[in-house]
Amino acid sequence: MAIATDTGTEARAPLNRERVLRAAVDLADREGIGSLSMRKIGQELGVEAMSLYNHVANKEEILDGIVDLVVSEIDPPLEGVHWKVAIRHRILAAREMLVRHPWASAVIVTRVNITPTMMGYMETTCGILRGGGFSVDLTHHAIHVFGSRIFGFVQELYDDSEALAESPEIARMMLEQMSTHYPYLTEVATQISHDGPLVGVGCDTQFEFEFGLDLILDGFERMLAAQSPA
Amino acid sequence: MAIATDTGTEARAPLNRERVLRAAVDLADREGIGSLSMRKIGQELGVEAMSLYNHVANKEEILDGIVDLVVSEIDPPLEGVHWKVAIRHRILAAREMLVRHPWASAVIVTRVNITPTMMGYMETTCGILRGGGFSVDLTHHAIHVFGSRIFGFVQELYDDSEALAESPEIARMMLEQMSTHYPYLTEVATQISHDGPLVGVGCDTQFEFEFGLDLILDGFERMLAAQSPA
DNA sequence: TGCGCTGGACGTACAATGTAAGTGTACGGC
DNA sequence: GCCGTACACTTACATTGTACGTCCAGCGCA
Repeated sequence: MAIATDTGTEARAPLNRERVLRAAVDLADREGIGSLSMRKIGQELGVEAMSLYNHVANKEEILDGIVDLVVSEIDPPLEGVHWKVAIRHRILAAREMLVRHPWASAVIVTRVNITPTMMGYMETTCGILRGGGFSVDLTHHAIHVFGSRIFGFVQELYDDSEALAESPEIARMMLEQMSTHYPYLTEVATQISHDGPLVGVGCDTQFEFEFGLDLILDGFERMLAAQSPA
Repeated sequence: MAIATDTGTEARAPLNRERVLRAAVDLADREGIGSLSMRKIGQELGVEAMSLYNHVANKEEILDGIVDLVVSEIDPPLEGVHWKVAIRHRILAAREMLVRHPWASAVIVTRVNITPTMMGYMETTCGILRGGGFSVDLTHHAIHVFGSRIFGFVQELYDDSEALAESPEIARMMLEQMSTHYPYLTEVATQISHDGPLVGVGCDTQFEFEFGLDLILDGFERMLAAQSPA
């Protein structure tokens, strides 16, 4: 049976992480995230399920990867316009991506590690706000409100507070690295603590929730007053 | 082997839908929604997995059921207070439930059929707004904004437009039944269409999204102006 | 040319999942 | 006593992620 099996026929394109992730996105788009299995992805690529493990560690990494892929599809920000225009454009662009990939929200909310591309998205969003005159605090609140409007939540940047507390020198290195790649994000992340710059301290999610809620309620109150001027 | 197996020992409490759902909620609270399996629920009740199927149709029905259970835990609305106070209380109460049951949001967003209790929650929320002077349209927009703030989305009330279109007499009956149980909700659901009362027509989710977005952006703009009066 | 190492595809196997289908039994009404 | 109904149990199957071992092509090097 092994006579000149494939020689002469076009050799299939070599597998790699990129192709695996693209196949996964295509499959999720076509058949829904529920039927995204290793075997199906393999089938999509003409390969056995186990071959995928030479390029990704496990299924979680595939989910991380496809989130990263689709987030990178979001249109780049507008330059040199008023912050309100830029933010509106940016959020609607994110929404377009989510409509294009209906499974994405569900996967995003299950991620525990925030992906680099998502960090980039948040970074430029922070940049727009700071450039528009937002204080660091207000930028932080805004990120929460926008994030929960778009994705239904805001991921904690760092959940490993105790790990960082155990090795402060590593924490310091990470902080420096982060501040060169994501200066605005770092600024926001380190100033959210009311008593000094800290990393990994987490923020008061209850406060952020109520902040957004009151913003909305005030908005409706004003609309109501405008509509029926007693 | 079958000699007086259980006679004499206390007979275990009879299984029923209620007990199954409660066990499922307890398990999800303790071990997370990921490890909520039919076998584990059975184990929790001292029963085999397949026995559960005498009381629930399948796992989806269990998920529907536990959502219904936890939504019914939400504190009842405040009576006789300003709409803003009532709505604030109501939304924070919903959030408390979601914090108590961290798995709930994830399950809620996957439900396709809205449960009766959730309908009830929305109904009283509509009632508060209408009583506070909100127009039907504004109530509709508000439901979307609040819904997406709390649960991360708003479920379509009816997704079976074509089924209803095929049998208008059934649609009429359902509409009547609904309007007796959920008058405010019916009012909102039937008036959202710009050309006459229709059921199952769905609403313009893009418009609703932008409505909420602009509400938020306007809020921040005002805050910014207040903070730095140029 | 021959040899061995290594990357990567494959095959097998296992545990966990939801659930279809069939079996057994206790009990209440005749 | 008999029988139907309700309900728990048993077995079985397809599907999932993935651990582990095999096998082969291609490459560096003698």
